[in-house]
Amino acid sequence: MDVFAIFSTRVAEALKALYPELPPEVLARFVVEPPRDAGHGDLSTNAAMVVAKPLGKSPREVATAIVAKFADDKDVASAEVAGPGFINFRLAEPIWFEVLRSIGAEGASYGRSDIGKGAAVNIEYVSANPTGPMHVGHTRGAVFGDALASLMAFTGYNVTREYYINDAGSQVDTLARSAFLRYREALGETVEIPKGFYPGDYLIPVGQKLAEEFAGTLLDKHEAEWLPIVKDRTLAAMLALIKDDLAKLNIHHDVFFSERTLHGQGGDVDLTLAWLRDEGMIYEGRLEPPKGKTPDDWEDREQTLFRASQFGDDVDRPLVKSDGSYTYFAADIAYHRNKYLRGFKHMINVLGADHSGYIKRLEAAVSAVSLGEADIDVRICQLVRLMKNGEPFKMSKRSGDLVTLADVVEEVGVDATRFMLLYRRNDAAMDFDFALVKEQTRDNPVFYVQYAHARTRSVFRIAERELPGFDLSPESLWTADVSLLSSPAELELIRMLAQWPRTVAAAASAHEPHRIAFYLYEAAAAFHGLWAKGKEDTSLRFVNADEPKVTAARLVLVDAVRQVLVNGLGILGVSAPEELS
RNA sequence: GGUCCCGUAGCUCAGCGGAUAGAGCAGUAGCCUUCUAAGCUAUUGGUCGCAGGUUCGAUUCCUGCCGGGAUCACCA
Repeated sequence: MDVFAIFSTRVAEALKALYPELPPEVLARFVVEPPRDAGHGDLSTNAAMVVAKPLGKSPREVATAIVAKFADDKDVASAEVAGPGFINFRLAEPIWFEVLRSIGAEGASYGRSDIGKGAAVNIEYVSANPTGPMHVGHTRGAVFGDALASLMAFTGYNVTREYYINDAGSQVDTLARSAFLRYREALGETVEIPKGFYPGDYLIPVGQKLAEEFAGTLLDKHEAEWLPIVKDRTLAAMLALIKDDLAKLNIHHDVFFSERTLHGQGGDVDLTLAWLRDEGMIYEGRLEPPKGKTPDDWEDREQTLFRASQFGDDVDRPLVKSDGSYTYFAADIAYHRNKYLRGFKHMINVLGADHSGYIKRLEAAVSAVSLGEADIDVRICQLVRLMKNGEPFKMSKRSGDLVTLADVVEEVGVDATRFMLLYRRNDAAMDFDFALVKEQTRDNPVFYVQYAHARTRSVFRIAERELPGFDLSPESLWTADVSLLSSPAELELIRMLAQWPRTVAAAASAHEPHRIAFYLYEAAAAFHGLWAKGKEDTSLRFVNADEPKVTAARLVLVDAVRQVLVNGLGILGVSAPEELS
């Protein structure tokens, strides 16, 4: 259960009863939230201030009227008007115990909601070029997209995790030619990898496999014959490589969508452009060179343009290159029309910072192909600077030997990598310090949170040891009389746990998984604090053999903490270890 | 020059239109005979880049500047 949602409803009902003339949009504007200063109470609402102006009344007058409506509410210990017109509620203890019991009842579902109402959402992330192993620069977007997908699924969206394979451009021809050189090498030739080709070692096994499969038969063929064959084999190998890298971070996509399938006679790109033409969204025209920076090879020519500027973009965008082939963007419009026709009215794209200039174009495309029916939210992940002991980490200059995603995971581990990347807003640049991330101290939030979880488990191990015969099964434990929890610190912790559902809901609707990470850190801090109180005063310990009933109640609280940490870490894709070694 | 992102404590960063702007690190002062000190407690530290505007109320929204970063037809 979510006390904030419950009181939001009750306040709304009070307002409706008092002022039936209030329009729904005004009613939708107030919030019930924890006050910034805990001294102000448990819940706080700005309802009176939001509503006062349309009513032509003073905020405090409205607030007083609302407060009166709660006089008989058994869950409210006190309600007062404060400051400019806030209403601060202090809740009666029983409702906190109810919240606590609901955590046990809901278990892994605690915090789940139906905000999404089953709506289909397509989340496209990673979409790295299939020309080699995943680079470290892809890591942030990969982790962000994956956590966001889990978060949306947790709040009732029907999520599809999608990867767009850019396998149609000239770069994959270059890739195939590079692999062909490795094939000749595997057949015994000594080859030089010329400049402009992909020099990485990862193509060596591809060449060897080609040699095994075809022996020398490809050597006699013209490029036009062998290129499609080699390209197929190479792309398949690259995709396997990429899936393997992603699996190291526990990332799995539902759909791998190939750009190539959009091209060709009568393909999606053709169809989409024909459709856009019918709708009058395409014309032949000229573009101005970008202001203040004319490219050296700028050529003023008439080209086929999409009316992106009608949909909020700065300029219209070309769809056909000077050699007659489609631009990347033309295919991307077709791709997003394809998404829309597959039933997605909500799309999220996770892109790197170097694509920030692409956002408006993409929004224009989605708006155009869906005739305004679908929306897209483009989330940009800013650059990650690798550091070691406060110094920028030098990447090798030799191309083909850049720092890979696999290197990072091997160096710092999945959990630390994921948590650290999610412990930042996605749109802020960040430093990623290898030394710090590996450190197991409070400086490192992932260990701090995992340690809290391990401690909840350790309490149960101790209870088993010190209270033999005590039934610790959930069915029995959760029937304990939790009203025996009486210390302020214990109630404080329950209040913290009560905020979990609204935290999840807010994070999901803002598309901001980092809020989950910050919440977990705070919840862990509250738990560590309570733990330490037992150090100073043994009567406050969780396990106390002389007080079995109090112990049972406290174990319920500890188990609730465990549950919330497990649910939260689950969304982030970070493990919740039984103990730290 | 256009567009986008960032600017909050010495450092790294949270902050959902609300009340006296918060954490961690660093600094200072404490806490280990028993639930993991991988931790806890207290404390120092701020013209929220600057200037306007919107309103009952702005760190938050809008505009303009100033810094830092990314990007800028025909690459993908």
